[in-house]
Amino acid sequence: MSATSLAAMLRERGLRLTPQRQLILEAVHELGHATPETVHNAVRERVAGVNITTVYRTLELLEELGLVNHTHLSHGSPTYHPAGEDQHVHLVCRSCGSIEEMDPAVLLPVCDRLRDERDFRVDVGHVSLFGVCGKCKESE
Amino acid sequence: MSATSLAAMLRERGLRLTPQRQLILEAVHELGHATPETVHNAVRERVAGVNITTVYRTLELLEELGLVNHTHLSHGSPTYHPAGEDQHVHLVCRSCGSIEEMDPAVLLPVCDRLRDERDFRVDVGHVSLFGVCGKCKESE
DNA sequence: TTCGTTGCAAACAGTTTGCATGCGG
DNA sequence: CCGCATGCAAACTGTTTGCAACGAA
Repeated sequence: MSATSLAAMLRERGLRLTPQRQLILEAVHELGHATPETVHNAVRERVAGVNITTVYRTLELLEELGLVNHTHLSHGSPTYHPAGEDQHVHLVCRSCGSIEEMDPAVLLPVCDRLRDERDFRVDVGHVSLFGVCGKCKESE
Repeated sequence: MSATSLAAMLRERGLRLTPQRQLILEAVHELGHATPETVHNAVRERVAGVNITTVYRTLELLEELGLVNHTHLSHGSPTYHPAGEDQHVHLVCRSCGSIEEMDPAVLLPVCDRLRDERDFRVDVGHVSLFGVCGKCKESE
């Protein structure tokens, strides 16, 4: 996502491209999985004075624009990541907190079955599976 | 879970069976999926003066005892449900908020694959799948 | 000048902690 | 009497909202 195309998307809706919005989107891309607070810190490393409120509002806006997605990993803050990338399922280790990504294709059989049997359409881009990663399993 | 066996479990750890603890556990069983606040309200319908703090502390205790489990359904409060019942996966409709339950067996192929390929042990009792239920799909 | 955007402060929801009281064993 | 358990108030985290000021078109 270049600054100019972001500007174009915003202009279509009568909105402006501001330094804050550009930096926040860049931060989400750099960080991969980031909470609003993490994004806030990353942005502030570059420029001072960006408010956490703006981060929240901008992340919401970027999600409306389809540029980022958010997921709820266990408790606490949601994490944002760039959209447009391949969708992925999150593997969250409850022991060390690490987040791995996985191809959602492995869930397709399950999704098909839920659609047929339960009439439920799973949003595969929004799935988090909790468990214990190999590293933590060893040291138990 | 009878009051006497709950009492026994508590005594094993040097803890007491109080009316609050008994009522809170009963409420979780009655409600099925309940947030701490919902439990609090349910308990207060029976007896006045039970503090929300006590609900939090007791739910945590009951979870340590293995009597209840909690899951994070999207944002906001966690929901508690009785353990010991069959484990189940939650199907959460993002549109109407309804919660259906599902046999986690449908996830076993996925879990096996993750264990073999990624060395990741999924906690099937803790899975929530987000999407749209049939009812909401119709009215779109 | 208009209106989107921001920062600040305050409100807000959910949760946790410290502390004094109180009751059971 | 000892120590678990509770209630209350206050702190705390994460998030949202109201409002005035700023600045680009």
